[in-house]
Amino acid sequence: MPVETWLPVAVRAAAVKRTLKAGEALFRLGDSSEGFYQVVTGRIRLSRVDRAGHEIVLYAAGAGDAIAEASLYSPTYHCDAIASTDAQVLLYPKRAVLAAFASDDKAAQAFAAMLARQVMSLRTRIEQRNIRSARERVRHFLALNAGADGRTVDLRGTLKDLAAELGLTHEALYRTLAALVRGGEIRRDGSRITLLRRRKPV
Amino acid sequence: MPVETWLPVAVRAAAVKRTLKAGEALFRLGDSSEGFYQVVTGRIRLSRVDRAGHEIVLYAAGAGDAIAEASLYSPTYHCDAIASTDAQVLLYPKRAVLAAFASDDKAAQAFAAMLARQVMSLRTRIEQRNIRSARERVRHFLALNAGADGRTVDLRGTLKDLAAELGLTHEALYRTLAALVRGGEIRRDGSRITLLRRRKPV
DNA sequence: CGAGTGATTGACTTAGATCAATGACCGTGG
DNA sequence: CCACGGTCATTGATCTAAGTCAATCACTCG
Repeated sequence: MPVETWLPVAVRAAAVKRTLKAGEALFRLGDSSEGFYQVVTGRIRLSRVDRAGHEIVLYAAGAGDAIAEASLYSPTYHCDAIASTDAQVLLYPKRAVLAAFASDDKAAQAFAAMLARQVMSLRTRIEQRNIRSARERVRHFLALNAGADGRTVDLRGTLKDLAAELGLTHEALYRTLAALVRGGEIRRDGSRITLLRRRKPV
Repeated sequence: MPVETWLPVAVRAAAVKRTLKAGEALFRLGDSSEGFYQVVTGRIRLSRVDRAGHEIVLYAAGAGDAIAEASLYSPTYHCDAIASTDAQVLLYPKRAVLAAFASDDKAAQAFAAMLARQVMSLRTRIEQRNIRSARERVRHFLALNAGADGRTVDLRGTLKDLAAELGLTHEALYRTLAALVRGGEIRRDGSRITLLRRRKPV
C-alpha cells in the first residue's frame, strides 16, 4: 500500500526522516504514538513478544510500506517495530495527518479505503492460519501471491521472515518447500518460486 | 464491532435484506459493486479461483460480520461471495453510505476509526494464532475476555464455536479446559468460567 | 579471521488431530 | 406423550505432522 496513493502532498511534506540500525527499535508497545511511518529503505518488522518470550511477527514491512496507520486513532502503539536491517523511515506526525483529513475529505476517503483493504488482507491472513497443514498453508500463500502470470512468486525478505508470517518454524518451511520441489510442484531460483503443476485433483 | 456503533441511522434505514440458499452467490468477482453487506444469519465465504480452477477461501464470514467494506471505494467486487449455508444478509447501498460520509464528516471519521480498530484487533487475532500450545491459547483467550473483575468469562455460543474461533478442534478445547480445571486454574459453571489462579511467574 | 546469521537437513518427541463411542438435551411429529 | 433424529459435551485410543534440538555449510561484515 504505497503511501503516495492515499496521503495528500501537504502531509508528505511534513514527514520527518529517521535512520535505524539493524536490530534497533522504531517504537515499542506502549510508547505514545507520534504518528505513522513509511519504510523508505530496509525492512521493519512489527511484532509482539508472547509469554514464552517468543517474538511474534505481525507484519514485515519493506520499502514503500506504511506501518502503524491504525495508531492515528490510538494514544499508544500496540506492538513493537524493529528494524530487521539497517533502515530509513519517514514519520508522518499524527497532528498533521489528522488535520489534513479534517480539511480534505478526499484524503480521509482515501485513507478509509486503504484501511478497508488492510482489513481484507488481515482477514485473509487469519483464514490462512485456519489451514492446519503446513503444505496446504504454503500452497495457499503461493496461490495468493503469484504474480500477474499466476505462476511466479517473488519472495521479499528472508525465508525465516516468511516462516514467521506463515506461522511455521523455519525448519518446517524449508522442509515443506523442499517437499514441493521434490514433488515437482514448484521450482526455486533464489528468491523466486515458479509454480509448475496444478494441485492434483482430489 | 456492531454496525450500530458506527453507521449512521440514515444509512441503516436504507439497508436492503437479501436471502440466499446454500451455494448461491451473493456477488462474483467483477460484478459492479452495489455496496457492502452484513451477514445476519448463516455463513458467507469470500473466495477467489486460481488458474487451475481451485477455490481459495479469503474469509469465512458469520453472523454480524461485515463483508466487502472495501468495495465502497471500488467499482467492482474483487472476489466471489458465496453462501456456505442458507443465509440472510443486509445490503448497505454504496450511494447511501458514501453520501452519508460526504455530508457528515463525523460519520466518515467514525468509519475510519472503526476500520483502524479492526486492523488492530485482527492483528491481535493473528497474534493469538501464533500461540502454538492449546493451553496457552486458551489462557490467552481467557485473559483477553475476562470481564470487568478480571476473573470471570461468560461464554457466548457453544464450545464448538469457541473452538473454531480459537483454531482448535472441539475435542482439543474440551480436553484443555478439563486439564485447566484439574490443575485448579479455572472453575466452570455452565457457560461461565472463573479464573482461580494467576499464571505462574516465568 | 572469527562472529553472526540464514539456509538446510537429520533424528527424535510430542501435542493435537482424527476416529470413535457415550450420555445429555431438545424439538418434533406421529 | 414418547420415540426418534439431531446436536453438543465429553472422554478414550491411536497416529502423524510439525515442533525441538542439533549439526553443517555458505555468506557477509567488521
